[in-house]
Amino acid sequence: MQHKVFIYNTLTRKKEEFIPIHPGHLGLYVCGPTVYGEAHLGHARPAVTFDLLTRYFEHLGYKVRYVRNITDVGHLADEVAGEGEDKIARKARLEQVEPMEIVHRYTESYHDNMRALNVKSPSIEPRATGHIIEQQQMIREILSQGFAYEVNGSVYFDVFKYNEKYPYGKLSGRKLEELYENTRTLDGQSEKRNSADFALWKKAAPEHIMRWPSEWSDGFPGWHMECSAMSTRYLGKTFDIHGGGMDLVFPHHEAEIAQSTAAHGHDAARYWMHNNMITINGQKMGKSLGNFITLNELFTGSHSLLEKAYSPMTIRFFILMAHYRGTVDFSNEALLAAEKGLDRLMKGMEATQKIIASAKSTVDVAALHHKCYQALNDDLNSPVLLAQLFEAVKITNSLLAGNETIDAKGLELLRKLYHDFVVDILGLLPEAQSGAAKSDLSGQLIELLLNLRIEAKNNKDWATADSIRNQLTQMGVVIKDTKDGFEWELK
RNA sequence: GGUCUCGUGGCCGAGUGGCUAGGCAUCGGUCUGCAAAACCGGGUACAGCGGUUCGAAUCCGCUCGAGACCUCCA
Repeated sequence: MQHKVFIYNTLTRKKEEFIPIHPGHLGLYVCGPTVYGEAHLGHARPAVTFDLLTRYFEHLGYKVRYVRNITDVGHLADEVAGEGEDKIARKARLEQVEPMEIVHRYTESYHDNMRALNVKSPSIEPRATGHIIEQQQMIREILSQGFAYEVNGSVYFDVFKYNEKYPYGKLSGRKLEELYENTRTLDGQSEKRNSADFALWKKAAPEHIMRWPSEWSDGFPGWHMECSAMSTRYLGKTFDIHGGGMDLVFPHHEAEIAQSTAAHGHDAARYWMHNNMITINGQKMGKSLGNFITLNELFTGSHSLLEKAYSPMTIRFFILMAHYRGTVDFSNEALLAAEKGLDRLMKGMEATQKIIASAKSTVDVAALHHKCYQALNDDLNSPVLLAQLFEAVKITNSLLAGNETIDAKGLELLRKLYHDFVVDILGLLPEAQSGAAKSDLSGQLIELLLNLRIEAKNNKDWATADSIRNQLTQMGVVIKDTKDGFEWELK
C-alpha cells in the first residue's frame, strides 16, 4: 500500500506522517470507559474515532492490535487530596451491591451500545483488576528508579524528582512551577509531598471492599497505572499510537508518560491522538456537569432534550460528519440533518445495483476514488470523505436519471468505492427495516393496495389513486412512483 | 488567575493566502395526472476593527464573544 497517512500528534502539535515501528503493523492503545454508569454520547466519540482509525489501517493492509481497556478500579471520585473514594466502590456502596456487579452491568451495557454503533470490538479489552500484578510490578520499577515514595502504605509518584530529569508536562504544555502555583492545596490533609504528585498505590480503608495484597499495604492501584501497565503488557515498552479523549491529556496521559519514562527510561507511545468533546448548548457533555444524554436515551428518544429517537447509525454518522479534533455541538437539528444525509448516502449506495454499464463513461470515478483516500490520509478527515461520497451519490443518481453514462470498469469501481469507504471504513450499515418486511403479510397487503392504485391510475381514477397513497403515507409507508410501477418503504 | 483552543451562510460542518467543499433547510426549473424521489440552477459566509500583501475567511495585532484544561470526566 502506497498511502502516506498523516496524523496529528498532540505531542508535537503537528500533523506527522505515520511511520509504524514494525512495517505493516499498528499497535494502538485507547483509554476506555470507567464502568460506573451508562455510556453517553461523549463515550461514543473516541469509540467511533478510533474505530475509524483501525478500520482504515486494516483496509490499507495493516495488521492492527487494538487494545482498549475497561477501568474497573482505582478511579477516584475526588483526587484533590488523593483521598477520594473509588468510583466503582462508591456506586456499589450506594446501591448496596458488589463492585463487580456494577462493573459487569455497565460493561455489558457499554458493549451493547458499541455493537449497536457498529464499533468493532478491540483486539484485547483488558481490565485494571485483571492486571494488578503487572501494575504492582511497574510500581516497583518506578520505586527502584527513585521516582516514587511510600507513605503509610500508599505509594506516590514524585513529580518534582521526575521533573529534574525529564520534562513533566510535555504533552499538555504545562510547566510544573505553574501547576504548583495553580493547584489547590489542602495543607496537612494529604500524604503527598507535593500537590502535583499522584497515587500509584492506595492503601485501602478498612471498609473498602476492593483490595489486593502488596508489600506496601492491602490496597488498590491508582488510576493512571493501569494504562501504563496494560499497554506495556500487550503492546510492549514502545508502541505506535495512544489515543483517548482530549480531557485525558492532563493529568491522565501526562501521568502515563511520566510513569513509563520513570520505569523504562523512555516514553511509550510515539503518536498521541485525542478526540475533542461533544458539547451541548456549547458546553462539554460530561458526567460531572450532569448534562449528558446516554446512548440508550438517544436510541429510544427518552430524554427531554430529544425530539425523537435517533438510530445508532444516525449517531455514528453524526459523529463522522465532524472532524475528530473539533468539538461537535449536540442539537436536534444537527441530528435530523445527519439522519437525512445518511439516508441519502445509503440510498445512493443501494442504487448502484440498478445501474447498467454503457460502452463509455462520462464520469471520472477514479479521480473521486483518489480523493477519498486523500481525505483519510489527511488526519482522518471524515467530513471531507463524506463530501466526496456525496459526490458519488450525485454521480450515481445522474447515471440513474440517464444524464451520465458509465462503463463496466467504472461501475465496478463505483460499487467498490461505496463498499470500501461507506461500509468497511466508515462502518455505516443499512438500517434494519423495522416492522413489515416485503415478504410479511403486511408487506404483501401494502403491495396489493399499491397494485390496486396502479389500476386506478391506469383508469385515470386519480381520486382513488391519491386516496390510497395518502392513507398509506399516513400509516408511514413512503411511496415513490417509477416509470414502470412503484417503490415503497416504511418510514 | 495560568495555559490553550475556537468564532464560517437559516442550521451543521470542511477549507487555511488567489481556483464552487459537502450535508440539512430554503427558493426557481425539469420530470410526474398531481405528489414524492431524482436531476439542473439560484441566494444569503467567513465575529469586529486595523495591518502585511498585487491579492486574506486563510498571516500579524487589538477588541468582543464562546469553550477546554489547571480536581473526576470520553
